[in-house]
Amino acid sequence: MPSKYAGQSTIFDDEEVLSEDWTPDKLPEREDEIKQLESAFAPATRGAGADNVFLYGKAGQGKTAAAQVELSELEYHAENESDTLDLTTLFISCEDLTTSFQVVNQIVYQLTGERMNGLSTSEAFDRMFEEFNRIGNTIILVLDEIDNIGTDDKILYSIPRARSKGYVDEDVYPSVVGISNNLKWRDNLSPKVKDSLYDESVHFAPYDATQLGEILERRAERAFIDEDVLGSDVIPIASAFAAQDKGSARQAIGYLRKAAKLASSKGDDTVTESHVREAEALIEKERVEEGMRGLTTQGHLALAATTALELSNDTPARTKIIYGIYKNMANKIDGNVLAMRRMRDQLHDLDMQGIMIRSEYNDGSQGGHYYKYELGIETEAAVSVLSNISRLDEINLNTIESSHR
DNA sequence: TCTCCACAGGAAATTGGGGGTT
DNA sequence: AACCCCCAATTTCCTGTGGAGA
Repeated sequence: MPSKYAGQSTIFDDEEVLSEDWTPDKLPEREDEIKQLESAFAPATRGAGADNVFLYGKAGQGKTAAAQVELSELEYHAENESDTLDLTTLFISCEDLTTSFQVVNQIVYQLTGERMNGLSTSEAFDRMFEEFNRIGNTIILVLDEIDNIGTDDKILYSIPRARSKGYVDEDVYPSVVGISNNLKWRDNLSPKVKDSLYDESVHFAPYDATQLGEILERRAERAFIDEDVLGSDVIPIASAFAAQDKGSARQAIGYLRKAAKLASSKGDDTVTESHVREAEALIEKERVEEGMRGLTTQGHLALAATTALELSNDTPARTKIIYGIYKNMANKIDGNVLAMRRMRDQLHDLDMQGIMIRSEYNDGSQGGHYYKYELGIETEAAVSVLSNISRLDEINLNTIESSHR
């Protein structure tokens, strides 16, 4: 008998196509945005510097992919079709970089393979511009997730102004492509950065369900053995779910991948609508559980107090009741005891995250107006998350002790 | 319609930690 | 080390709220 690993998957042809870091080579849904990028890069082909561009929009809207597509287009042009364009492109992911210095360091590292140490910020900048001079000509720097550097935006005005300030030689044309999914951050930039970075700014609006559907179709063609694997409703439902939520391609693809995996693990030959629904529920559950793990200690305590009440069937419970139990628990683990006002916010936050459910009550002149809370997730899920948090070891969720002190 | 309950939640004041400066 | 400054979290203070019951 052949082992269960022997057979080919009856569903996937190339699962990789649905993974997070797969980059498509064309983005028909972003034609307009790519055109704008093209016109920003156009001056470079005429021997001037490329314009500085700022790409913004929510996560999963193809900002990074669009930049990569257009940049490789330009690289191809530089190598094969143009003898005036001498181009160097650098792609920097600022995901773990929180200061301008770290970004500069990363740039120099990518150019030379050397980490700088013991340098002041301004020396590091000098070092970077030296490298620019060495390379010469057109240099396009893509700074992905640039909002990570927060308010330390030196790099964002130094590079666009490098030529006019004389940091680099006459024949060096550095420019920046900034990518951010934090719209607030963009508005808080200092005016001088806005001036230089706003040569061109390209907004990536969330995809609608139709666009998401097209994206999924294209991926599905490659990812699955043949089109019969997918039920006719699968892609419409997956894209509708994603469109209603974040409108992100990442999310839509996530649903599709999860649904296909579910089908695969059940030994089904086709992916159906119900697989997608199940996938959506599972992903949501994982998201909420992840959210529970990531709470602060105070959030965990608020959750623990409510969970204890849930276990003794005392939910939904009033804020005041939960607060009493919370105080007791906080004392037990030697933690801070927050004021009730703050606890209300904590509980409200948990409600917003879907971890709890809040309902409004009003008993008029008897009891007045108040809220009650209960768990919005399965009790076991909360118990299992909480019992894996070492800070909470001293707490027994099965005893209800209220403190009035 | 008026009153009144008991908490909700806004606003202002306070605290306390992290970073930079001398 | 001593100091200040900035920021966010939290506390303190207080007004707002909707409906049951008179």
